[in-house]
Amino acid sequence: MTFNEFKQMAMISMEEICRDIFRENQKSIKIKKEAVAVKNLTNIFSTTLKLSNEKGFQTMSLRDLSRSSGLSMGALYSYFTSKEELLAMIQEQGRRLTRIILTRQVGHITDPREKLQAAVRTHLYLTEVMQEWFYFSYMEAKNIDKVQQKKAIESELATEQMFIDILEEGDKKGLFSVSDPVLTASVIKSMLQDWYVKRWKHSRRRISVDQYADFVIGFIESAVKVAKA
Amino acid sequence: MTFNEFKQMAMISMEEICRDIFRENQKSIKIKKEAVAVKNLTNIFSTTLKLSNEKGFQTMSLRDLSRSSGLSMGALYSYFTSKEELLAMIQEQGRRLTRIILTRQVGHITDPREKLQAAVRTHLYLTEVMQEWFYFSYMEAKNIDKVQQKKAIESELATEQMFIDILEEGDKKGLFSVSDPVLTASVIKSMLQDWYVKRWKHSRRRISVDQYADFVIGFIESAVKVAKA
DNA sequence: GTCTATAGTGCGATAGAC
DNA sequence: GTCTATCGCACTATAGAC
Repeated sequence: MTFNEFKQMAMISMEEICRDIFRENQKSIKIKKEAVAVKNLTNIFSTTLKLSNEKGFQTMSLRDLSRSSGLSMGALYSYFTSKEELLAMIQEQGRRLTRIILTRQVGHITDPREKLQAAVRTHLYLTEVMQEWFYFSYMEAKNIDKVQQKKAIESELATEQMFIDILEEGDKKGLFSVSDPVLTASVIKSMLQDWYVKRWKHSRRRISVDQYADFVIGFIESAVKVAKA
Repeated sequence: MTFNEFKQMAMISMEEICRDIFRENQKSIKIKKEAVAVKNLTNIFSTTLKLSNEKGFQTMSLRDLSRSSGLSMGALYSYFTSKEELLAMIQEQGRRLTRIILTRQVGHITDPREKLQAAVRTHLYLTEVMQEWFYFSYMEAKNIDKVQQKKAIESELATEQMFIDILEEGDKKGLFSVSDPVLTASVIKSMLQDWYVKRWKHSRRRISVDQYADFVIGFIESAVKVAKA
């Protein structure tokens, strides 16, 4: 799957997820017509991500959000009961997209070498498409309540566990040589995070997501001593 | 140099740097007696770092800082002219310590293999000792003004350039095999950053800074194909 | 369903007593 | 050199008109 194909697929999933948010938060959302609600929610989320990525969620006031989204303060409060709840809604749906897409794209692969490559590339594609959400989620992690924080940690460790499993499977089959799968998975994850956290750096250097993916895959394979095909 | 020796040295440098801040910011600082000023500045900085690491600099109010540091609001404003200036002062001095210590510990080494190892270990030791500052600096980078932001970027790229130089030198001498020194340096840096950004993860797994350093050095050396001694 | 107007709170910053 | 008291402002959140 090329990056452009991936992008289309992720966009469709994103729309579905916005609809899910609406349905699951109907107790907080005063608007009853789904078409109106989903349209405005999408607007609110993307504007929040844009503003928060510029100056942080705490620094962004709801007046800023009102001005940029074109919705009044009163209208905004028809979609959430507090600023904190808005943050939680956005975080939750991003986590959900991560889990769905990683499972769909990687879950069925059995060969550890292919699976490692697919996991790295899919993760990078995902964070490229959802760049704003991932950066937001990364930077605002400590501003959420304990319950949400626990979910964020679980989500992070679940992704890391996927890499641990792949590495252990490959080691067992004699395809990789991995002395410490936990630390190896951990540094792999740090390389993947760097793609969206330090995006200014990569974009200044004109590195595409596929270039970065190829490099990271090569780097990891050298380190875990995969024989080149 | 062991971690404990390093720690002592860094602590001494940190005291000197607090004195430097006082001397260079005497226009903003109303207090004239150096002993009093340095003592209170140290208190203000460490309390700010502690609170900001918990909930972010923007979220921390100066009333929080006043309560935790034991200094009144009025007293705080004897040491800086605005909350923003407090942020800038802390950032500046951390950058300075990074530059001084990396140069002192790594600059004189000529063998690329030794130099790579020393650079990785020194960087990890430094971020371990100054964990709160590095996390603060990393998370608050987008909340500072354009001038400070430019300095932060320059500082980051300077550290990365050090790794690029080491890798190119090693490649030239036939000690490493590095196809893309820029991206290689970039992923090395991401692994180093992970140590202080995801500290909760490493500390939960009971990984010491030396264990992490040994692992990262081994991982990089495998990837750039250094023959084991 | 969306708006404007405003209540109520807590902020950064300062003046002036000690 | 440090404190308390307070100013003016911008914020989150809500009530009620349309």
